[in-house]
Formats: sequence, C-alpha cells, structure tokens
Amino acid sequence: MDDGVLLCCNPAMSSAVSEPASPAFSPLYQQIKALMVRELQAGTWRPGEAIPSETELALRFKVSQGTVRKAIDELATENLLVRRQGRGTFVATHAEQTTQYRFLRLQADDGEASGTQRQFIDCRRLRAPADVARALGLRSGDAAIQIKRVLSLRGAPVVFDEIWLPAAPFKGLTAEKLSGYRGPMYGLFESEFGVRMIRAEEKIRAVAAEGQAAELLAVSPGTPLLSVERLSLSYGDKPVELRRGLYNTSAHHYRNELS
Amino acid sequence: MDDGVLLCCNPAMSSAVSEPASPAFSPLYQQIKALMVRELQAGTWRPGEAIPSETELALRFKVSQGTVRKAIDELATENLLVRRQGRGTFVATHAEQTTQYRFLRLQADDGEASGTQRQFIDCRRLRAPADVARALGLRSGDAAIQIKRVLSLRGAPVVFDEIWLPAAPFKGLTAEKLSGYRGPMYGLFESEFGVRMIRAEEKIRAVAAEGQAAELLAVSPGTPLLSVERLSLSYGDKPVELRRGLYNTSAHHYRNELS
DNA sequence: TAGTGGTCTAGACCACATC
DNA sequence: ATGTGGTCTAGACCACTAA
Repeated sequence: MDDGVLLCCNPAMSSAVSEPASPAFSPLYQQIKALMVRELQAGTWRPGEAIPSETELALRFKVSQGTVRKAIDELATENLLVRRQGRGTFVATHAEQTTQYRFLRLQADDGEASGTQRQFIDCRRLRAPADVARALGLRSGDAAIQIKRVLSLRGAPVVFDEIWLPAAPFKGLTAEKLSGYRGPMYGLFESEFGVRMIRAEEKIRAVAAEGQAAELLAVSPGTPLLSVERLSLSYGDKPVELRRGLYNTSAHHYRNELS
Repeated sequence: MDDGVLLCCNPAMSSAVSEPASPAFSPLYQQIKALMVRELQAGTWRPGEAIPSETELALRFKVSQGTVRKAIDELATENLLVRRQGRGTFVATHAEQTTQYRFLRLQADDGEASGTQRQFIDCRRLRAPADVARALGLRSGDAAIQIKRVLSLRGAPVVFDEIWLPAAPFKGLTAEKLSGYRGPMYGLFESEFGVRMIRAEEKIRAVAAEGQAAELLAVSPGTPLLSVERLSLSYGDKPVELRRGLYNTSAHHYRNELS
C-alpha cells in the first residue's frame, strides 16, 4: 500500500505547517481525508472491515494523530466510516443489521416494527429513457437495467419501486440474484458489484395512483400516493441509481428530522 | 453572570481529569456544553448576538480552550450556534436572510427562486383538541392558538398551513402582529416571545384535497396533496408548535437529503 | 495485558475580520 | 495592530474490547 509519498506531491509541507499564502489553501486534515477516500474508492479498505489504527495512519501520512483523528471524524459524520471504541474504525456497510434500511424513511403510524417482504416484479435491460439517462449521467440510448418490485409490510403491499441502474457497473445482475440475496439491496450492490451508495437526494410529491402501481398496491386509481424520487450517489457524488417509489401512506408515513 | 463555580458542583474535577470509575460518566466538554445550553435557554446569550470568545469561556469554566472548542463544535453542528472565522461565535437565529425558511423544504421543480407571499386566514384562541394537546404536552382542554394561513409562490397558492401553539407562552399573539412582521414566523416567535425553534420532526403523507384546503389552494376536491405534520421543539426537546401543512406539489416538490 | 478509540491539556502558528 | 476562530502538534491519561 502506498504511503506518505503521496502527501509530498500535495501542496502540504513534509511534517508541519501548510504553505503561508496560497490560493485554494486546503488544511492538512482535508488532504488526509481525501487520501482516505481514495483508499475507500479503490476498494483497498473494504466495507465492514477495519481500517488501520489512528496511530498507524499518523505514521504513514507523517502527521500527528490529532490530524488523522479530525479527518476520520469528518468521514464518520458523513457515514463513510464507523468508529467503535476499543475495537477500531470500520468502513461503513449497508449489509449490517444495525444499518439495515438506512435510506428507507417509511414508518408505521402506530410505531410497531413490521416484517418486510420483497417481491420482484420485473428486471430487464433497456435503453435508458432521456430523463433517466440525464439523471444517471448516461448518454441517451445507453443501456440501463430496470427493476420493479413491491415491498410488503405485515403482508400488505405498501411500496412500489421502479429502479434504474446504469448497465455497465451492474453487468450480470439478474432477477435470480436479486431475489436470492438476503438483506438490503444496497448490500448486494456493495458486495457483488463494488458499488457503494453513500448519499441520496429525494424529491417528494403527492400523486394519484394509476395503472400497474394501483394494481400492485391494491388501491383504486386516483388514490393519493407519496411519490419519492431518489437519486443515489457514490463517491465523488457520482450518480448510480435512480429510484421512483410510490408509497401507500394510509397506515404509514415518511419520517423526517429537521435541524 | 455565574462562572466556574457551577462546574465544581458537577462531577468534574477542578482543572484536569474526570473521576476514575463512575456510573454515568460524562466528559468535561459535555458538561461545558450543558452549561452553555443553559445560557442560551435562559436568554443570557440572545439570538443573533456573539457569545464570549473561546479563550474567555476557557478561563470562566477553568478548562482548556480545546475543551470549550469541542463543546462549541457540537453546538454548531446542532445549529444552536454559528461560527464565523475572525468575528466570533454567534447564537443562531431564524431572523436572518441567510437562514430564512430554514425549515421549509419546498422547492420549485424548475429550480427558480420564487417570491413568497403570506396570507393569514385566521387566528383564534381555542381549547386544544385531544390530539393537539397530546402532541404539545398540554392537558386536554388547555387553551391553544390556532392559525391558518396560505403561502403563495409566484402568485399561486401552494401551501395551506394550520398551526397550533400553546396559548401560555404566546400570550398576546394576534393576527395583526403576524401580518405586520417582516421575515419568517419563527423570527417573530423568537424576538417577541422568546420561543426558539431548534429542531423539528415531520411526518409526511399523501392525502386528497377537501373542504377549505381545496378552496384556498384552488384545486378540485380529491387532488393529491402532500400532508406535512411538523412538531417543532425548543430546548430540551420541549414541543412548542404543531403544524399541519398541505402542499400542492403539481409544480413543486419536497426536497430531502439522505446520508 | 495490550491495543484501540476518547478526552484533555498547553502551546505554537495561521487565516480572517475589524479598527 | 489586535482579537477572533482554525489548524497542528506532542504528550498524558481514560474507557472500552478482546485475547
């Protein structure tokens, strides 16, 4: 694994202070952070595994432990890393019980936990429609994978998702793999394709149920549904998934915290 | 203003380490943080004003500057304080241009900024219904203020809000004060009543337009609307506002970031 | 017992805003 | 020139986990 040499190529001094008067000054810990993101992005540090200890990283990068610490602090608040006192610092993963369904904000009105069941309706390779291509940063006409599925809570269908993925990084994804995998879909993407969702932006609307969605959610056409359009991003804010969800909110709600 | 004496009453040592083996151990910076929240809550430090410098606080609390710094860091990420390099640290406020509409997540689909207009429909003092009383932590039958208003963006009505406030802390709130005030409503609450919204929880649903809401938003009954139920909290997670908003999302959407 | 992250200190220097 | 927050260091000790 490469070490401090990289840092010397950066606009930081060998061991102490940063340069005096520079345009685009960047603190040391930000540079360390960027180096660490590279390790994550390259897959040198894999999801669920521990990264080197703070003291070892300090030695490797030739900075003090406090500086490494500040870099890790930020990566932890961005949910790229997880600190565990006494054990070490780990690469965040979607494949854990504790982090399961990190992105699904739906909650039962009565607060009860609910067993989730998935049913895959469809999984096919298509040419990306113009709007999907634009969102995913593809050229129009590029291949994409379309997945349709239903989530049921306590046996009743509540969520209908239409998911679009760029075909290239997800080569080999099939309906069988999807239904065979235990755990959240993002866990599969992570372990099978090395694609890691780290952030997402959602646009939420109220729409009227119609067509296939009304059928699958077992509601009359015209019933108000929550429309959740999610763009999932990987490292460097690279878009890797467009998901259009329709939620039946008659007994559930989307929960959000403002601060 | 009281000083370090308070700290000595806490389970922290006079100047250095914390106690060796204690149940419910709390780091020094957390204790400092709690003391600072008290100053905010008591109104000693007022919205928009600067708090004492890090070095002065370190002297007052008899801890190192780094410890004060960590306490301020957390209060800043919780949006209670705002740091401004070279100027000082300030108490967060809703009455600023930069922070205006901090809690309104609605955005035009085309991304254009939109002039917002308010129209107050109603403002009356009532007995709180059971559900409102429960949410606000009142006894059922306690007095509450009900406000109804419409927000228009580019001249078209988009949001219908029904707002419930506990009557006691908002004694003297009238429709005239509401319509006379420039700037966000939370700014008025802050300056006029000393009530500061610092956090909120929202439950979002899709519902069908009906009655007064349909009229005021100029849509046919049955049109899907976004229902946003917001519980606003003050210091110590004390609930101080229940707001039920109906959003017409035909040309706007609710924007959310997941991470 | 050893190793990890978590806290705390003291001091140096830098970047930024204001006067 | 002064004062503020921002960065960086070096070292001490504490709390937690696992072997």
